Amino acid sequence: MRADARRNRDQIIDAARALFLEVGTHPPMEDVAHRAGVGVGTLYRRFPDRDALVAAVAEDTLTRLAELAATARAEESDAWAALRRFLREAVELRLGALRSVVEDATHDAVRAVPGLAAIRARLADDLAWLVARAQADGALRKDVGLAEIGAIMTLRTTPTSDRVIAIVLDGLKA
Amino acid sequence: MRADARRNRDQIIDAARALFLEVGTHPPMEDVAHRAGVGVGTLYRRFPDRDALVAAVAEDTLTRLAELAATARAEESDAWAALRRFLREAVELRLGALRSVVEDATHDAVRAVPGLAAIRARLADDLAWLVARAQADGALRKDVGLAEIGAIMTLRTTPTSDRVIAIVLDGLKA
Amino acid sequence: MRADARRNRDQIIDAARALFLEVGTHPPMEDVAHRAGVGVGTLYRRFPDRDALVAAVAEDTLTRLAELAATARAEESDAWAALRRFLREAVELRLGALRSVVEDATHDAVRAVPGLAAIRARLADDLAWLVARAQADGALRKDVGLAEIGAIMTLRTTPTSDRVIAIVLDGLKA
Amino acid sequence: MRADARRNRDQIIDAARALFLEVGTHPPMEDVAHRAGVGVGTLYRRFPDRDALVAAVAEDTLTRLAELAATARAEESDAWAALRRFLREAVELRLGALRSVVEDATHDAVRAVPGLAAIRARLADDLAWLVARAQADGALRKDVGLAEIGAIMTLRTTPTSDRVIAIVLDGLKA
DNA sequence: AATGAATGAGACTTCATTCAT
DNA sequence: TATGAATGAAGTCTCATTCAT
Repeated sequence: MRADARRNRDQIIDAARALFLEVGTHPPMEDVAHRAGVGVGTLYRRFPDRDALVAAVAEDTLTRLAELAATARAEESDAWAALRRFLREAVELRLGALRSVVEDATHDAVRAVPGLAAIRARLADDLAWLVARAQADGALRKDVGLAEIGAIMTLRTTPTSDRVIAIVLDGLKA
Repeated sequence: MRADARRNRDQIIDAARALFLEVGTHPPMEDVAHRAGVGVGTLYRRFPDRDALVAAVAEDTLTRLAELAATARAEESDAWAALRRFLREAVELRLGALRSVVEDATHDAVRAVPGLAAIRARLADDLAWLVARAQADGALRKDVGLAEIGAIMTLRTTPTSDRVIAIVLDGLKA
Repeated sequence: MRADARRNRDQIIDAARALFLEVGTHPPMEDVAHRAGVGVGTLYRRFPDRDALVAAVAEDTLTRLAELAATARAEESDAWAALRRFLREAVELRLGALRSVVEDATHDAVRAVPGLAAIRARLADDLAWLVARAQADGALRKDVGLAEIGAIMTLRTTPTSDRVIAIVLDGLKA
Repeated sequence: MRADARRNRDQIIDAARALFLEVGTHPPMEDVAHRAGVGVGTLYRRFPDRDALVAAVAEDTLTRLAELAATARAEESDAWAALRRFLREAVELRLGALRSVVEDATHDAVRAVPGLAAIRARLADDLAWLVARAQADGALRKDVGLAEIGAIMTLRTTPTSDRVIAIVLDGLKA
């Protein structure tokens, strides 16, 4: 892929991510193109239809979340610290919110994208490992599982989201 | 207002509430009408455009939330119990989620609805009173305010939302 | 017909006449009803559909024009004076303009109304008689006929319509 | 503007002009598009709503009228001849009628179009000059002004409109 | 009999997608 | 290849007419 093509693609995904967070996954395609600084034609050359664009944003989002989890697991000495770091970052970067937006009801098409399953699996694996380990360490309460972590990372950012996440993290403590 | 007109109006708001929770504030108006069991014309006679419908749902939602808060305050013996009850119910009935949906970015029109300010004020008053009293009682942590309560009540329901709310309530304890 | 029914009917025709002159023959039926001070139901009880209403206004208009012509012919001593009087009044009362509005292209339905033909014929007879006589008197130029008189009576009223009609009448002189 | 876009625009205005003369300013937009040989989408890309289309036709009409007046003034040796030529052409080309159609009561939007005022002013200037000069020459009666000329140019064309305009021009003579 | 609510067909307008430049 | 114009299907909204109150 030529350098400018790659740049266009990235700009389009950035624009889509921003708009999806603001108004959901159905902004006019022309708005996405304009925000990316390209014409609609270029947008459609990269992504044949809206579902392809949503899928691309979903993949990008899940990849980033998986990287966040992997990095936290690798760099933090204990599992509870890693989990906290992951949740803080996911909420802070709004990646959790974005994930819930792109995976919403209507987008079965998105859920079916081949590559996604693997990424989702990696993310789930890392989080499950962190949860199990943090519980074994006696740091994380026993009555939570992946489902609850998934719900929590999805918290919509607000002006005071770091306050809220602090409360939730306290609630998660054993 | 004629009895049948009133019934239609209620059915329309019920239908809109359900659809807004499922797919956001932009379902085809025809879908709203059909779900309410009326024709589009009736929908438009009652609500001249989509904004008017969103505003009506917003008013209905805030009214119910305000009632929830007032009832909890009146019926519970201590403030912390009342606050917990309010948050559980708001999340359980998805009224908090609905509130965040209808008050989203684009709907300045909604924010401008006359009656809304008063209702919002009543809700805020009751919640502020509960927060202050629960903190004075030593039951609620000191570093939370109305903003955080507002963010928490907005938690999107998930299959495990009662688990999540339990975690959050634990986090809120002093 | 009961007195109040008659009054309703007259009010509706008055309202329709006024609106037709302002915006043509296609104002919302609800606007006509409102201007007449009745509900739509009443309007439809009197006139089964829009065509019936347009036809009624057309009949009313042609009847008045025919009366104008008959009166002018009967009361004025010479034909040229009668013709001038008729044209002045038709333009002044906007009956000519109204006639052109209600008889416009789309309203074949109206043209087909039974009673209308007879009224139209009476009007045409009187005008033809006046034209012929005024020409015989040497008062009216020879190169005009019913068609031109019809076109002239149709002049849209303007703030200065009496000036314009004076010019036209001068132009009509032999 | 691309060549085909310009061509489409012209075709749309031509179609609108024709339809406006036939049925007024409210034909279905789809009819306008079809007559212009384009899809509705193209019509709306060029003119965001009906008012914009009416305004464009108004501008086109006034521009042509202004050109008619300017040309008549420039090419005719005496003012009275120029005025007659202008009025004949305005009525013949139905531009006067079109002007009254597009400037009718409801279209305040049209009246507010920026460029229009200047064009109207040019037209008024030329006509005022012709009127003044023709009166000074003793060719035009003294009791007419711009208002009357404006009303006359607005004569609705009929099968015998040249007869009628001849009558009016005779009436205008000093 | 009068009213105004309900209905749905149709007009208006937007926007996803295709295609000419 | 990038652009933005063209298209028409789908959504929004209006209003002629019918019908319950």
